[in-house]
Amino acid sequence: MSSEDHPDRPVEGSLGPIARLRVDLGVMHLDRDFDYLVPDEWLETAVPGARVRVRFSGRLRDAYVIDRLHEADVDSPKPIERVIDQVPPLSPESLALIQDVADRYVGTFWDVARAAVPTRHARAESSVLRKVADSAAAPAPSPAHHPTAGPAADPTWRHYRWPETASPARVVWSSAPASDVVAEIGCLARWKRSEGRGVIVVVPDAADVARARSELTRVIPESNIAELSADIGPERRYREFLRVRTGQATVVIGTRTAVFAPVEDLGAIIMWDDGNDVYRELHAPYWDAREVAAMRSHQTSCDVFVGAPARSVATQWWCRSGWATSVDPKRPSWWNVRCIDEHERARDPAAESARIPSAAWTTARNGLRHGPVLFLVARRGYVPTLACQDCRAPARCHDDSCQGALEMSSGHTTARCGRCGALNGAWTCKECGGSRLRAVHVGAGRTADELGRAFPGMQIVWSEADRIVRSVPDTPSLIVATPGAEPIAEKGYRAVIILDARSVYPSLAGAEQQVRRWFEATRLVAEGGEVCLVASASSLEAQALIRWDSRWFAERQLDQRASAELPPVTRVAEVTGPKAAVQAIGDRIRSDHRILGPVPVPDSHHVRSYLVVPRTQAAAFTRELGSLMRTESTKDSTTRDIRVRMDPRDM
DNA sequence: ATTCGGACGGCC
DNA sequence: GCCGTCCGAATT
Repeated sequence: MSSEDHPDRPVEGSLGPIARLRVDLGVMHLDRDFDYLVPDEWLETAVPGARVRVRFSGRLRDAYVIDRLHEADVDSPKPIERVIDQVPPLSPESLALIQDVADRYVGTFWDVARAAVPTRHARAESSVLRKVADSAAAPAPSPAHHPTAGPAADPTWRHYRWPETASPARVVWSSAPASDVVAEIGCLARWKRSEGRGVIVVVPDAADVARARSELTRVIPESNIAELSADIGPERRYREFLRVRTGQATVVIGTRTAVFAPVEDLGAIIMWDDGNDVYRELHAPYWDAREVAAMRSHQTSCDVFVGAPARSVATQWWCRSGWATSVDPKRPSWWNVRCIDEHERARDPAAESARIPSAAWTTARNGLRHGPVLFLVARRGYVPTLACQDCRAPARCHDDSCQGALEMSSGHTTARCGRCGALNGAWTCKECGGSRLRAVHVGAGRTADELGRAFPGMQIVWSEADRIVRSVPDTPSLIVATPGAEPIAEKGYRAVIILDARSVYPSLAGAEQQVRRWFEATRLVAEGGEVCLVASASSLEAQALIRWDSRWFAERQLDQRASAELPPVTRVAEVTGPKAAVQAIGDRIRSDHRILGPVPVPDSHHVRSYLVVPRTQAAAFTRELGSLMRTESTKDSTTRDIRVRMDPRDM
């Protein structure tokens, strides 16, 4: 922003002696500006974005400087105690983005800022400042930028149809089978860097960060790359953050919170696998990194590229509303999905197990002649769910104070409680007195056992949540994995077999999630590899996979959401709290909305309602909800103990 | 008369 | 959130 010539400013370019602050007070109704006096000592450093210590109602608190003014809105403002950092953690752009996100998700500035700025680390700060000083003394020649042709012309994207894109580019792509996603990300990042712009790459987890990082280092070697993820430790994390903030790093690779990275001259945000739930922040106000990326693009006109194994309903909405452009994969000629439905399984004489039909064994055997074969199973563990053989009631722990669900571990013949770990040797059913157990679900572990018995001597890999195997070599082996835990096969899987396809997720996003998992696993197939789905070919989900057309599926889902007036076509506020308070919120909102619920929340005295708002009213609604939450209403207890989540992914 | 406690509301 | 104040009820 350029300095404007205001006649009332005494000295050109000077900042007034008043700092307008947001103080970290942890309560919604105090999330507003407070003016403090800046003592002469801090006039140069207490700039907007700086973090300061102030006395607030007698106690020392942290605060961010939002603005500097010449006049305070109170008579005698208290002075700031001191400025905390050498480098103001927030850029003017961050300040605006954080405020937008806080408003959009009905939260406080500080709750969002806490996620956007890693924990301060003094040693990290001095180390970065030393480097800044060194490079100022001997400035490195800034690399000459030769803009490369866009991705549309790059062979990396030969398996896609790239339409014309506007500027800024808002693009969503769904991956082609056997495509090299890391190369695709690298291509986009290199293109933006070739224009001299900053880039943020956001991926779901640390393993993805490591993979993408080495690719970025390879394809754009002249750039300084910063890594922003929780598991690099506090010191390194803050150092990387400050490298970005001081302009030392121009490319950021990281997880969820990296979407806030204060990159200078940001040209693009690239996000992979937006349908992954890890993009939803766990703490209030539960912002969604995909939406933050869109907001940031709105604010600064940077490009947004969102890729996924399967098109999400949310990004398809972006396309349908005209905000984003869809980049679609071409279905390769070798793509072929074999579906084995119920009836075929029932009269399958060669079936070695009810769950794995003979056609699936054949697919596996063929694949194993050339390399690794992946089995996708829905559940982890060995036998994660047990029930009474006689009455089918779920098997519960014999300890009455526990009542946890029983499971069977690998190599054991005795059921164990999944909650307290107690062995349930002589189990009896509390419903009918029966003593025999039956397996309700078969987990990845037992599937691995079964496959091991069927293929003696074959290497078996078992990968699930707590024991993820990152990658497997290009040798014949059987890999059993749960969704999200699939190892990357060096040259792709020769066959991918999806079991347990009937397991239904009874939430709004259940079907979408199912398709995402199928595409995520089968994407890892090698060119020419076989895919086998143990399910009827007639469902929309199966049709999407057969045609490798997740966009089509997302369109159908979007039609349903539109006719049911559900998100993302509408906006929703999930309101949880004491019944009277939740009801009062619904009653007091004047913007056009309808209420689903309230329904009681299990194991609490609270209820939950969903307030559904037409898109056109969303801004007014959110503002209204925000001011309701902000008004101190201890008198009628309207907003006490109320929690608001905007646009939850799981309704 | 004195002490205790819960409800407000201000905090710059 | 925290603290100071105000008012009413309970305690001496």
